[in-house]
Amino acid sequence: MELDARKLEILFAIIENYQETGEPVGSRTISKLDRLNLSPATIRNEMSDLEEMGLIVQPHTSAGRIPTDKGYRLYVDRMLADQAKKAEEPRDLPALPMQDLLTRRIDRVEEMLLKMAQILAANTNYTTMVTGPHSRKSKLKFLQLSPMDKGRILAVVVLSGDIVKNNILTLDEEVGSDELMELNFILNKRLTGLSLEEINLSVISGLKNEAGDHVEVVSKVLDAVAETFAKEDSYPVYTSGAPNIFRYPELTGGDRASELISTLEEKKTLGSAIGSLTSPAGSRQDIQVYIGDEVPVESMKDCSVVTATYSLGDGVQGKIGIIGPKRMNYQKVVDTLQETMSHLDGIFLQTEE
Amino acid sequence: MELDARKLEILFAIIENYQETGEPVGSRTISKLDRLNLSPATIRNEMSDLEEMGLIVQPHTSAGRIPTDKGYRLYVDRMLADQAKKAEEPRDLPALPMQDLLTRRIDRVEEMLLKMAQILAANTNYTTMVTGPHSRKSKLKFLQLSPMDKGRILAVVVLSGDIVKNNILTLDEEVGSDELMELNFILNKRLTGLSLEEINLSVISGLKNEAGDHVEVVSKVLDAVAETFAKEDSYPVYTSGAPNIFRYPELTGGDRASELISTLEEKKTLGSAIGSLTSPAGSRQDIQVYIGDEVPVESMKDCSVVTATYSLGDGVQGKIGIIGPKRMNYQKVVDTLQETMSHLDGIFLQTEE
DNA sequence: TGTTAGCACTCGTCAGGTTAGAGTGCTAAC
DNA sequence: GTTAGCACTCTAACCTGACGAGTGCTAACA
Repeated sequence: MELDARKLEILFAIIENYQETGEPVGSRTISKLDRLNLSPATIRNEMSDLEEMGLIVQPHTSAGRIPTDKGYRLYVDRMLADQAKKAEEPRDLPALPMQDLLTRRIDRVEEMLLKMAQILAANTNYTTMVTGPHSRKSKLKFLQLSPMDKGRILAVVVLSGDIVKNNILTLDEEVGSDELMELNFILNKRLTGLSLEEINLSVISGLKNEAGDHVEVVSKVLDAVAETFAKEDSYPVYTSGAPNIFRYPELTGGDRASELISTLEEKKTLGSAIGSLTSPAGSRQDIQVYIGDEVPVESMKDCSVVTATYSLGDGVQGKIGIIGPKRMNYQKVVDTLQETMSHLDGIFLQTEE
Repeated sequence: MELDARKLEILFAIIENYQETGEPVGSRTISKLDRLNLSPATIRNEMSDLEEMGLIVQPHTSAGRIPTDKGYRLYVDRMLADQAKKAEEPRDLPALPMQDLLTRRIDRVEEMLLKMAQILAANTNYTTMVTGPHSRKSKLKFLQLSPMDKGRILAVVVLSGDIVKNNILTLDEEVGSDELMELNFILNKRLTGLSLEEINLSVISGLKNEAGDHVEVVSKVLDAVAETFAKEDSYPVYTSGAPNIFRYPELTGGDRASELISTLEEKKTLGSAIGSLTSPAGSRQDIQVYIGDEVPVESMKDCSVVTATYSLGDGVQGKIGIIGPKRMNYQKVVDTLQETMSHLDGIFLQTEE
C-alpha cells in the first residue's frame, strides 16, 4: 500500500488532534477540517488503510483511532526533516524566561542547570531531567589546600569546565601553614593540566619523593582528586516538574505514576540511562527523540523522551531530557530545547570572553 | 463522660488495627482480642461513647470506626509519656543500616544527610525530608582566594559548621598572584570569626582602605560572603521516599498525590514551613508530632509529620521530618528517629575528637 | 448494674441489565 | 473515486437488587 500525501495529512491531523484532546479521533472530527474537504466516509476508508499500515489503531471496535509508536515516529521524523530545511526562518515562540540564567552570579553551573530544568518544566508542562556537566577527558585545573582547624585541611579541587569540589581532609599529623603552602605549590606544579589517566604511578612517586615528610597529606589529597574525577563520572542528575505527569491520565493509571516518580527519584539509574543514550536514528543536530519502547527505561515505556546535548566547551557536556506522554507536543518541545541550547551557548560564550 | 482504662484500651486497639489494615474497625474485630474478653455488643456501647467524646468516627452509618485527629493525639501523647518513663529500657529495634554514614569520607555534610533521608525512607516506608545544617549565629571561618583563569578567581567561603561554598568571580581588572595572596591575607585578618551582623560598614571601609587598588575584588568577595550567609538562611532541603505515599490510598485519592509530590518538589516552601515549626505542645526531647490539621502545610492536612532536630554543635542544626498518613506507626517512627539521633551524635563526636 | 444475645435497620459494594451515543464497516448510488 | 445511508459494535453511564458488614436498641441474664 502506498502512503500518499492525503493519507499523511490525515495521519498528522489525527496525531495533532489526539495531542490536544487525549481522546481517540473519529472520522467526523477529521472531516470537519477545512483543508481536506472530505466526507467522514472517505476519511474512514483512508483510516482503514492507515490502520493496515500500522500507523494508527483503535483502542476498541467502536472507537476513534489513536497513533501507534510507528505513527509517531513517522510524524517526528518528518517534522525534524522539515525543520532542518527551514531552520533559517525566524520562529516566534513565546520567549522563555531565561534571563535569570544570564545573571553573573553563577557560582555553580549546577545551580544554573537546575534552574534551567525548572524553567523548561514550567514552560512545557512536561517533566525534565538534566545531567550535570561531565567530561571523559577533563583535566585538573588546579587545587588549593587551606588550613581549617587543628588536624583538618580543606582541599578544593577544580577540574576543567569549572567543576569545583570541596574535600575536608582529616590528618593524623600536624602540618604548619608554611608547609601547607609549600605542598600546595608542589602539588599544583606536578598535577595541574593532567587528566585522571595521566596521573600515573611515576607522577605519584615523584610527588611523594618531593613531598618529603608529608606523604600522608599527599596521598589523601590524591584520594580526593581521584574521587572528584570519579564523582564527575557518576552523572549528577537534576529533575523538575515531576508532578506534571499527573496532567496526563495515560501516565497515571494503575501503578504507573508511582513507578515513574520512583524512577525520577532514583537519580543514579536515571543518570546512567540517559547518559548511555546515543543517536539511534541519525537525526537533526543534537536533538534526539525516543518514542515509547525506544526509551531505555522500563517505567517510561508509555512515555516519549526528547534529549539534547549541551556543551560547555573543553569537551565538558551533559544531557537535557524532556519526558512526557507519547502524545507530547514534539514540535514545541524540540523548538524549546533548541532555543535553550542557543541560550546556553550565549551564556557560555559570555563567560568565556 | 469519663475515659476509663477500658475505653482507652479499646481506643488504642482500634487505632492499632486501623494502622495495619487501613479499614474501618468493627466491634467484632475488637471483641476477638483476647486481652479484653468482651462481646461485640459491649464493644459497641463503648465505641458509641468514644464517638460521643470525639475520639473516633464512622465514615458512614454502617461502617466500623476510624480514629479522629483527637483520638490520634491522645494516643501519641500517651505513647510519648510512656516512652519518657521507660526510656532506660533497652529496645530491640532492627538496627538501621547506618554504618555507611560512619565512613570517614564525608566530604560534605549534605551528602550524609541525603543518605540518611534515604535510609529513613526505606526503613519506615514513609516520606522523609531533611533540612540542611543551619545556624542563626554562624561565623566566617575563613576564606580563600585562588587564581583561576585570566580575569577570574575562585573564592571559597567557609562558615562555622564546615559549610563550604565556592564562588567563581569574574573581574574587570587583572590581579596578580602575589597581590591575590596579599588580599587573601588582609581579608582573612579582618573578617575571620565575624558573623554577618558584625561585618558592618566600618569593617568594610577599613578593608577597602587597606586593599588599596583592589576595591573591586574586595567588594565582589564581600558580595560572595554575604550570599553564602544568605544561602545558609534559605534552608536547603533533601527529600526521599516520595513514592511511598502511593502505599497509602488515603493519600492518593483525587489530586492529593499530585499536590503532595508538588509540595515535596518545591523544596523552598517546604524548607521554610518545616523551619518555622516550633514545639507546640511540650513534648519529649526534640521529637515533635504533628497530626492532620496541626501540620502547617496545606497539602499535608491528611498527613502526620514527625520531626526531630539534629545538632552538629556550634549552634548549627537542622530538622528531619517524616511524613506519612495519619495512621502512621508513630511508635516505630519515633523510635527510629531517636536511634538516628544517637547515631548522628556518635558521628559528630567522632568527627570532633 | 454491667454484660450479652437477638433483631431490625442502614448503607456501601458488587454483579447484572439497560440505554444512549459515538464510531465503525459495508453497500449501493452518484 | 466519493459519498449517503444503515446496520452493527462497543463503551460509559445509569439503574437495580442482592448481599454483607456493621450498627443501635431492647430485653434478658448474672
